[in-house]
Amino acid sequence: MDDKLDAIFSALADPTRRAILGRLANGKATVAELADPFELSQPAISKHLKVLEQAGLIRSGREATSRPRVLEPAALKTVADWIADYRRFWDQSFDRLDDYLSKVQGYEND
Amino acid sequence: MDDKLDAIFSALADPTRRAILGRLANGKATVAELADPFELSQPAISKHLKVLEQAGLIRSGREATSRPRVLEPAALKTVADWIADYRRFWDQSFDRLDDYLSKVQGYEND
DNA sequence: TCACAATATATCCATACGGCTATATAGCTA
DNA sequence: TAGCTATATAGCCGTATGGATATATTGTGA
Repeated sequence: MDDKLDAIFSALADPTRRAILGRLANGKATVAELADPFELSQPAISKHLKVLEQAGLIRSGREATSRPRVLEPAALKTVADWIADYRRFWDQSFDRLDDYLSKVQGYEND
Repeated sequence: MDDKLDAIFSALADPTRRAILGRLANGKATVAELADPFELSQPAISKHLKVLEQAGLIRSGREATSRPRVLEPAALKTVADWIADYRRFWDQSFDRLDDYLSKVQGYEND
């Protein structure tokens, strides 16, 4: 799990890779589409995609000759879960919210 | 802001540094205290602390001869805010929650 | 099946990173 | 002020990272 976080955080440490995730938030995209906004070579983008994929942040598909990428939200959730332990440090209303939600009928926690 | 995220995520990519943050979640600690759990040299720990501080994740104090560190939650909040944009991808109840909270009287958002 | 389009891999290069040891600095305390 | 304690900085080393160019691979369509 710690290894997973290592890979995820270090994948997220690069602005190009975060931008790629941002693009994928709008839906799947081919390598060419993902590369388009950047002044980087195609191999450089493929490298970034590999890093993202190995961190579990994206997945590759196959469609004719292209290999579209899609977001893999589980890895981001791993980060969110990790950071949740610190939420109390900045969000004063968090405890109140938590108390509140626990009383709400029909609210589904996961 | 992107630069900030670069520094924060890359600081968080190291398990030693995340463990240090974990320790600081229990309150301020001296360098020696922070170094204790690890089989690393003192300079190595100081280096990690510098990385964390430059990312804004911790702050240094001064107490007699020691320089205790404390957590600086704002940087973690920066991450939480960034990741919040992706929350809808894994948390099905998020939209409902959001709707719900917007209707709650007296609930204070920040 | 041949040529092209989309993408991946190999290799090389410069810089960054994480560890170490040795040494410097700063503040107490005797 | 001398020496101790706590910590920082310097310099070195091996490995990882992010970029480039050149080349390989794979599927499609003529």
